[in-house]
Amino acid sequence: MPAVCLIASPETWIEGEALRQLEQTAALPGMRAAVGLPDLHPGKGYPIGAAFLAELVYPALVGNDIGCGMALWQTDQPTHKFKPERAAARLTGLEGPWDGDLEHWRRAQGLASTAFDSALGTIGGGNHFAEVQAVEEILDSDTFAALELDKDRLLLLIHSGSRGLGESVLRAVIDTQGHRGLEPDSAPARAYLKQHDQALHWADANRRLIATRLLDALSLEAERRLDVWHNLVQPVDWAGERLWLHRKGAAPADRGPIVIPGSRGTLSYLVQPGTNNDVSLRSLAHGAGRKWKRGEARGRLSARQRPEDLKKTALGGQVICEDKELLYDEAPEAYKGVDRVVADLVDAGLCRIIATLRPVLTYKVRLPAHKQPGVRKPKRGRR
DNA sequence: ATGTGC
Repeated sequence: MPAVCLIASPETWIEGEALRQLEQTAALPGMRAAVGLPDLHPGKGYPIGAAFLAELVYPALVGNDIGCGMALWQTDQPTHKFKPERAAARLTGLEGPWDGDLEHWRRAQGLASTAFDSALGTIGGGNHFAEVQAVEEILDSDTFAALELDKDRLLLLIHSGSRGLGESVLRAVIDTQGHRGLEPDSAPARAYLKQHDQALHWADANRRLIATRLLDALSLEAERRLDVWHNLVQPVDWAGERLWLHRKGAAPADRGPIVIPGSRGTLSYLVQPGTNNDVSLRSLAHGAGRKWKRGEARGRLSARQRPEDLKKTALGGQVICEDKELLYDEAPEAYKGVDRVVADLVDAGLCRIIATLRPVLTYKVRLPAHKQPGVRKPKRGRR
C-alpha cells in the first residue's frame, strides 16, 4: 500500500469515515500516493478533499462533477456603492436557460453541442454558488497587485461545474467498466479522457456564462482573474515517470493563485501556492469542507434558526436561496472553519495568504418553477 | 453532484 498523507493539524475535524475512504482508495491497484487535505470529508465511496497519484485512470475518483471549480472575476463596481438588496432583486431567472444566442456563444467558446446545451450558464445545486465579495484584508500586496486586483472593487466568485454533462460522462464509463482503474492507453480510457477533457472545457465555459449572466443582470463590467478546476484527472511527469493525478475536491497548487472559499458566513482566502508542493501531490484544499452530511443540517439547526434567519449571515452578507433544505444544508454551521483549514496549509508550507475576501451577496437558487406556490407540473402522457 | 422520481 502506498504512502497515505494527511495534511491536517490535530485541531482540524476529520471524520473517521473520510479517513477510511482515504485508506481504502489508496489501496486500489496501481495507486502510488494518496493525500488528504484539511477539508477532507466523506464522499460517495471515495473521499472529497483528496488527491491520488496512480498508474491507472480512475474515473470514479474524479466523480460526476468533472471540471467543477472556482472562477474569480474583478468587477468595476466600487465596493462602497453596492446595494445588496437592490442587486438581489435584479438576480432572477438564472436557473433556466440563458436567453442570449446560446448556439453562437457556444461555438465561440469552441464547445461541441451536447444534450446539455441548455444547462450552460446555470449554477446548479449542492454547494455551488455565485458570490459577490469585497476585499477584506490584503496580506501580500505585491502578489495582489500582480493579479491586477483592486481592493476597492467588488469581486465575483463562481463555484460550479459540468452539470448533467459530467454526470453522463461518468455514468457511461461506469456502466461498461465499473469502478476499476483503466489502463491509460486502452480504448475505454481514451474515450473517457476525451469526454472528460470536453467536460473540463464545458465547465470552464459554464462558469464564464454564469458570470456573464450575473454581471449583465447587475449592469457590471468585469474581467476574469482566475478559473481553476478541482475535480479532474491529468497525466503528470512524476520524477520522470508518466502517472495520473486525480483531484477530487482538491485545488491545484501548480496553476497560480487560487481562492479557497469558506462558507457564505465566513471569509474566503485568496492564496499563493508554494513552489514545491509534491508532498501534497501539488494540491491544496478546495474549500472549508463539510462537517455535517447533507440532509443533517436541518435537524440540527431548525430549532434555533428559521429559514429567514439563514438569509443573513454573521458577516452581514445576504443569501439568495429559496430552497429551504438547501438553505440549511449549506448553512455556515455545516462546514468546518476555513480559517483552520487554510492555517493547516500555511503551517505545512504549502501556500501563503494573499488576501481575505468577505461575502456580500451569495446566490444559491431561486425557487424552481414547479415548486412555486400555485404552479403545477403539466401532466404527461395525456392530451 | 444530477433534467434527482412517481
